[in-house]
Amino acid sequence: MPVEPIRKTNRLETNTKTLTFMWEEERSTDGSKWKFLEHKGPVLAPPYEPLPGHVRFFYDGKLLRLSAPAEEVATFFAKMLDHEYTTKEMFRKNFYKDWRKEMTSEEKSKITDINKCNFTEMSEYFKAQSEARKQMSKDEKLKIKEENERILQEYGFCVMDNHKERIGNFRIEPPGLFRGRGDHPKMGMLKRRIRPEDIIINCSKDSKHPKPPQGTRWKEVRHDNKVTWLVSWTENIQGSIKYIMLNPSSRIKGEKDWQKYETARRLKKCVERLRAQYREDWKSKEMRVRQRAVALYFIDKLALRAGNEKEEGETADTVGCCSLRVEHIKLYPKMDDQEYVVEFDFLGKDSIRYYNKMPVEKRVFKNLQLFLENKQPEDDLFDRLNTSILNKHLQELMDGLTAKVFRTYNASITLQQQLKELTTDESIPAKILSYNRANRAVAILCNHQRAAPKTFEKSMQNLQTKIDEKQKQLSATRKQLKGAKTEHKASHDDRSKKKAVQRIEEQLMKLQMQATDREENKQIALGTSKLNYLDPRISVAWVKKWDVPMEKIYNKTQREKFAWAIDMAEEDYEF
DNA sequence: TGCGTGACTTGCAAATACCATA
DNA sequence: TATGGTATTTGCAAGTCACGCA
Repeated sequence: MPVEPIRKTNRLETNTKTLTFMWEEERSTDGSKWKFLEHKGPVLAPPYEPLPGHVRFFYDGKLLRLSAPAEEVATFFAKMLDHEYTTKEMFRKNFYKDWRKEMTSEEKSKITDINKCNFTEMSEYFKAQSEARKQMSKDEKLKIKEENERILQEYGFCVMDNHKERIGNFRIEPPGLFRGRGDHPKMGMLKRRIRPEDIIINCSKDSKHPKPPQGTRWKEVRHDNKVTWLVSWTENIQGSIKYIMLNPSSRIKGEKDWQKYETARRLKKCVERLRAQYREDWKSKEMRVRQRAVALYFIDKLALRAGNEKEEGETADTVGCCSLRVEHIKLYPKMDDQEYVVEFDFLGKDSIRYYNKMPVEKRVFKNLQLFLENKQPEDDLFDRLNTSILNKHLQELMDGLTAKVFRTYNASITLQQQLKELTTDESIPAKILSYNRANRAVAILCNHQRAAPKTFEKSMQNLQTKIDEKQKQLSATRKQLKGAKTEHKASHDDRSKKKAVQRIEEQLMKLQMQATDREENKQIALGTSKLNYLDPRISVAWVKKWDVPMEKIYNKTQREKFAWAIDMAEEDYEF
């Protein structure tokens, strides 16, 4: 367990309800995460409501009335009909196979070809429903909102030790069709309905236990304070366990987050030593040491993920550093005016493409050539290495060090450097642009991409229109000001005109900054790094140093998640 | 040492809430 | 006062990493 740092200040948070210094409370050393835990259990998915009689399903052009279970699964497909998913062969095949399991024997004998199924009436019906929902009166909408709020109040909170905490996801996932990312072999399979009998409740013995719905029982009620989850169940697609856990604003998550950044800061202190070490290891006599050293170099330099091995055929084919294959890199002794260039091209987490060309040192290049010798494209690049070996090595180099700490460290240090480099003492919008650019540098490093928004072009146009209008307004107002001067109008009038010009100039600049920011951000996602990789104290310090309102950088949710950092960091904080 | 499993973090896209504008 | 565009929230899939067992 790393030693926790000492808080710098001791100011009271005046605007938060429950969180006063909880990140300072004593922690147990025996691995227990709480002493008392009480909650109301999960909110189950609403039961299936059969379709009204007028909504029909046709098979091979003929009307076919489906049994309720078969109909329910059919509606899952119908609801996705407009999505590209439903056109994919794998999706259709998996769906059809699972759908048949829900059919009566009569249905099974009648329905033999998914391509003869006509779901359009169902699809239209759901579209109409969602349209109707949009058209509801204000009153009706308000009612729904209030009901949701009531459920949130009842099920959305728990008591952990002395705090009332927000729960992250208190609803059980409803049944539906599994949508994997990328080329997932299980896409379209039926995600079955979770019943109370599937659910494990975790709470403290001396708490009021959540009650299962009338006539049902939980699979188990346990009292395990070595874990943080409140509810769990096993999902049927991969057989993995799903959990209900606390919101990021909670003590237990905040503390863990803080600890994560402290580990990264400890890496900062010894990273040069480690770099020297792996450079030395490039020369090692042992192949496994050289592979380890080159992999670590990639992880450090390119912020690659560790790359656990995956079960073939169970998930999409994606890789990280240790699982890179020969086919994922190309070596160029010379490329343009650079020497020893490595080209990376592979699908990473969530099947996001990683493409990069990087000149490396000769020694790395020579090692890579050696690793590639006598191998097929589908062979592992690092055949003497996996994440377990790598992490064991890292653990020996520094307590608590794992591959992902490098990502956290490099992300945070990059933000800090970039902020230092980019921020100038200009207007607030200019500072915000600098901040976003620093954030962007990190997102690019970590390969956090997004699909360009569908409305991107239009949105840029809209902004440009606004800019043009503002420009016109500015020149008009300037003209007026000139006119006023020549006519020797009252100086009072003159001054207010000057002010107006200034104001419009500011507005124009703000718009231009926005446009630049948006353009640069077209395919970059800032959220993930902001939420998971950037030590929030860097941002808090920056905000204080440059007098930028906190809410320009962190929205409400983010301020709640980072309450600990906001309380802790002063303007001189150094990561 | 390898492997399966459990707990927890990270990640993108879709859904929804919110707000400015016609 | 509806509309449409943006910001925020939610949903849940897909990673990482430690641990226990053979």
